[in-house]
Amino acid sequence: MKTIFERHNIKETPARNSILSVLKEAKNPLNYDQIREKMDIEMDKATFYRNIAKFEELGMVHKFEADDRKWYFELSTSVHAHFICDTCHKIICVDVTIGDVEGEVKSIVLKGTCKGCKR
Amino acid sequence: MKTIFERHNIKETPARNSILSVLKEAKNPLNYDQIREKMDIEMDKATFYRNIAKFEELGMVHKFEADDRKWYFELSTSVHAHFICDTCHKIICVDVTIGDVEGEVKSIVLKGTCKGCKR
DNA sequence: CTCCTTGTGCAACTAAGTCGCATTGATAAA
DNA sequence: TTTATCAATGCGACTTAGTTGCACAAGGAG
Ligand SMILES: [Mn+2]
Ligand SMILES: [Mn+2]
Ligand SMILES: [Zn+2]
Ligand SMILES: [Zn+2]
Repeated sequence: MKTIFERHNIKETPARNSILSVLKEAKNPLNYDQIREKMDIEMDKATFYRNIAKFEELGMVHKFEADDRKWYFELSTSVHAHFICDTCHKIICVDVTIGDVEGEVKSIVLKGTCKGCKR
Repeated sequence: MKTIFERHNIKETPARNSILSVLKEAKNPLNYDQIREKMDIEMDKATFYRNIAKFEELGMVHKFEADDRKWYFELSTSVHAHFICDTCHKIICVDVTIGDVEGEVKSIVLKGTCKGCKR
């Protein structure tokens, strides 16, 4: 059984292990600060972003921008949507069915008011 | 027949007229630089952003962030989706039907590869 | 051990958007 | 007409997520 690093032909390092284990635990996409808080080691932000960029390039991680000018990261899974609440700013993974679109959809972001903030 | 300014109780100014007329002509959402290029007058970017913020607050304009760390603006219309191509970076307004979601959806952004870039 | 590639830390940088403040412009009392 | 008031604008400084250049550290391959 190959490790995720062997499968993608990149070196296993403490920084990479730490980032990936946070993403593995995560229930929703997280931004840099949120990931940093959860990591068991410290690393420079340049290291973080360079590793995340590599993960993305290898298809291991998917990222998108919310309306707060921050990148949100999650492990790549099947295409699903993210609902971002304008009020509480929570980001929730949701399953939606989407009608036909001209092109191949890889990411879906919905914005609005979540159920909790609505009432 | 009230003007759009009278309807929203704000003053009509050259800056506001210029921004709105560009948005009226636009077929797709535009960012600050794209709007500036099309405007018939020049204005400071602070003026632009303050006016756009006012328009948004009044519900006249809708904005969202693409994956390029820029805001895209369009006149408010019925809720519809925007498809952003990863390759050519074009932004296209599209009609999609979306399955049920927990909350009130106000904006939909799809990302992927457009038909033109796919082949 | 030496060579070479890859990963990391640090500090400087980038750039879209924001903010404080002085000035201008318009409208409304006085 | 003058004066007070408030909104709109320009300008420059600022903010901040993310990027980049560079020197140094790790770690294999030979
Ligand atoms: Mn998700
Ligand atoms: Mn549109
Ligand atoms: Zn909410
Ligand atoms: Zn395209």
